[in-house]
Amino acid sequence: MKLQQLRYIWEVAQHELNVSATADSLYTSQPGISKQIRLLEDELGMPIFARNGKHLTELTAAGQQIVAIAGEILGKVQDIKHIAQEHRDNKVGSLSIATTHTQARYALPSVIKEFMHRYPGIKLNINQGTPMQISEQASRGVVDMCIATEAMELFENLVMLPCYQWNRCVLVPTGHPLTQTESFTLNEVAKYPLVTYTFGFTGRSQLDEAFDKAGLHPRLALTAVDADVIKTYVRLGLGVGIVAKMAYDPVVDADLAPLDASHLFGPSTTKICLRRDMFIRSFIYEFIRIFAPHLTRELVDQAMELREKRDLDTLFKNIALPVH
Amino acid sequence: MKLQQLRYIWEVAQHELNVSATADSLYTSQPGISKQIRLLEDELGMPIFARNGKHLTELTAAGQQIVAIAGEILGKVQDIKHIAQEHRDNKVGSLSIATTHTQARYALPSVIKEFMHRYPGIKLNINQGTPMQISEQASRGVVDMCIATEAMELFENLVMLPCYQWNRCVLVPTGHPLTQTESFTLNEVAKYPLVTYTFGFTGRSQLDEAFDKAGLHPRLALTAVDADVIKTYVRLGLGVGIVAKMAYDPVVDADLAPLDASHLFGPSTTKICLRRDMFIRSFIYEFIRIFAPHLTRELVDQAMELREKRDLDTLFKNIALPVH
DNA sequence: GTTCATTACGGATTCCGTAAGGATG
DNA sequence: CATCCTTACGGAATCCGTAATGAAC
Repeated sequence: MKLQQLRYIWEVAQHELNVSATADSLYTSQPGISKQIRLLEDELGMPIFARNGKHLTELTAAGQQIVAIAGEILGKVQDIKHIAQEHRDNKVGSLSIATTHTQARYALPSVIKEFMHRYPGIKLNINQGTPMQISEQASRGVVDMCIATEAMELFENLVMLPCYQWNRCVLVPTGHPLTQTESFTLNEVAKYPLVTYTFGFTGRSQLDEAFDKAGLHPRLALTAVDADVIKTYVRLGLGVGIVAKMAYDPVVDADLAPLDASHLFGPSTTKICLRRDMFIRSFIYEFIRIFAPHLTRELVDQAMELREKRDLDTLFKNIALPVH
Repeated sequence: MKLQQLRYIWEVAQHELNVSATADSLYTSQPGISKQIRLLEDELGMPIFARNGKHLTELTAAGQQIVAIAGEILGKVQDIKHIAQEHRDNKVGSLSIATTHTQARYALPSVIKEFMHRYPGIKLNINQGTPMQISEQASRGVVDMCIATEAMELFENLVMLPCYQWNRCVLVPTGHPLTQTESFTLNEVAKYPLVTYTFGFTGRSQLDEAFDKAGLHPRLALTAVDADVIKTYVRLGLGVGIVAKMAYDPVVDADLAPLDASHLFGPSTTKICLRRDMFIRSFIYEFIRIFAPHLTRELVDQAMELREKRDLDTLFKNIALPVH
């Protein structure tokens, strides 16, 4: 058994069992991968992939377990390389972050700027995607961490570190009736068609929950994955927008009125997720610290030790999160 | 990086950094190992071993972490092989057990007999050693499991499965004064020199605890690692013996009187320990089941998921253990 | 002087690319 | 017919053993 063979079966499994595509992505030849996979199967004395003629159709039952373990092994190989790199020079390396539009656009820029200034030797890499996509990337080890509000709890091998809480604002054109009332209610908001996040994005679940609990079923005029699109359609008068507060920019969005909606919807918590058991390089601790000052190295280490969601909740229960 | 290189650094670390001895144990050449280690260090760009001239003196700080991870990787490689073997034929394979004299001599024979009968295709391997040694072997993955009463809690990566409880008896030559009293006390026992287990063996800690709690400091005439030696010296009149009940054989030991001592010392619990995260082949579940019928596959799986000692205690709290 | 790791070197094996072959949809 | 995996084959790199070298205790 060789590490490359494990890498090949893992990569093929990640490429929908398409060996040719895998070969392209690894910049190697397709027969080379085929051969190594066959050799591994011969050594193990059983097929990892089920074949229909010459096409790989699916993973065998045992193959699924084997590929999963191969993934863990490859992760640990990365850990070894990271440990070595850290030891050689803890200011050189790379950091891959997967995150959502909202974080990338509004929360991360200042953090990235500060980080790049402090660690000019670290190659930064930011992947944008849906909460599901980025969680999966973090879970699979494609990236070092993901930052988001939703979907990460679905992946058991991710440790969630709460970073900050944020609230929403209702966004309307200036002069809109809602701007007249001192303090509006959920009922009043629900009278208008809404323009807000797509299901599964940027704390949308909190929103649905609030309306459901109030027995309201507002009309959704449009849902989008990012606040910029939402603002555009609010300007067109399609409806009232509900976005994260931080998405409102007083300068650019001067033609819109942000009405605080903290009293209508529960706060959402943005979290950094790391793969459990990953080796955390010093600059990653630093990045986390810049993004969320309360997440000290010690606290992160403690959180990484915990397996259960409830233990994590206990750990962070008494730690005040910044509110944005 | 290659699996062999990881195997080599791990094995060298297990052989007190002696490359020659490692080469012998792996049936390969010493320069081959040296070379591969050097290549790995070159690739990582840092030394794993600290050298004094040409002697390996110790692991570097990063080297310790790397060797630890290498061990985990090698364990997972084994898991893959076991999964494949299980899939090919779940009645063929090997089972290595490390255990103490007491278990090997008195508790295991009937279990082994039954197991061999049911699984003639499994190569059995039993290592005898001190509780410390066998726990370490299980922890390092040298054996599949260890069975003992003491020391395993020191290894964080072992999951302890309680198998049965046992009590002690006081062993005296027939006609000894202690045989006259209906129900003797700890005080009376402590008047005689004791012949019992060496510290760290076969529930010796329970024994010390009971005497300590009673403020007694009996004289230890002799301590031994196994009951056979203890019996021999009891026969010589060196003192009264305290051994596990199951070590008394009515036929062979007819010249000795076993006095039940359950009321003097708390019961001890014998446990099977498995490395956390190891792949458990079906015949291992079966072996466990034969040894401890209450340990169903489901229960073992549940226990393997738990990280904390307290969670394990909770899991087994309501399960009645056989008492021997 | 013995033990032990490194260097040197040669033969066998393995790896990986290109090219050709055959199955699937 | 386009896609995709397997087989065939040859050159390059790697692995691993023996023998020689040199440092440490």
